[in-house]
Amino acid sequence: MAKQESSGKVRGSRTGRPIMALLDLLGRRWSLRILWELREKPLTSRALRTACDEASPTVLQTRLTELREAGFVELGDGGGYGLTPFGRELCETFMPLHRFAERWRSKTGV
Amino acid sequence: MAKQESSGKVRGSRTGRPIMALLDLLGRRWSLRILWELREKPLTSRALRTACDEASPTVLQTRLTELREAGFVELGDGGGYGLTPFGRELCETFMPLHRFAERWRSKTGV
DNA sequence: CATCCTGCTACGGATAATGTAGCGTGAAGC
DNA sequence: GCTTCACGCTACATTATCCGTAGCAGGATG
Repeated sequence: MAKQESSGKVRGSRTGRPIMALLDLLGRRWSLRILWELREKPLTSRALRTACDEASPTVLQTRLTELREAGFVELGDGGGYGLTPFGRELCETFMPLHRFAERWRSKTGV
Repeated sequence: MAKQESSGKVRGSRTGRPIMALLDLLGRRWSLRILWELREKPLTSRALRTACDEASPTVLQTRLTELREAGFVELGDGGGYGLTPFGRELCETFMPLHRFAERWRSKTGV
């Protein structure tokens, strides 16, 4: 797999519409979840994996690389992944989702 | 997989944490994009496909089914997919993302 | 009946995710 | 020194998912 295209341009980046690039990046498996799990405090790669229901390290590593290249996540010296200021800002944007999800379930019963 | 797991429970729904189910659903390819493209007005399936860079109808159909089951999207009588009130609310949540994406690109140059 | 558009599906090949195992490194414990 | 352990990260075969093309049935229009 070479290295799973981790450094491949985000789909949609060629369109010149950054929102498309962002939606594509976030619309990959575990991307949103990773940001969510890091929302409070940095986690080691293994702690993150545990938090993500033992997702396979292959994808997590790929996503982490992508998110690092995008400038949302960083690997702190001394180990442990954390959000960059930019990543934190992005995460704030998603916060209302939490309450929304609660109301969503109560209405749909998923 | 029978029919592409379209009606399969969302991953994470078993955890009892609706946010996980939501993050998983939205973290599937084209989910976010579909909601985004429908943000203004309803689109026919083909117009939607055009808007989504000619993504394959197979996935779009799968996502649309999932989003319909989730109660975010509906197929209006007379044709054309549109957001439900619930879906519109979800879309509002994502709106700040647009401006964020602009700032994001100007800083990272992706 | 011949188009044209609708929502939707089949099928084969390509790509990405999963699950398990293990690498090299560095910090402790003995 | 040597083991032990956790760290970030990778290999590899299997499975799930996506893509691309083609085409269906149904309805409207001419």
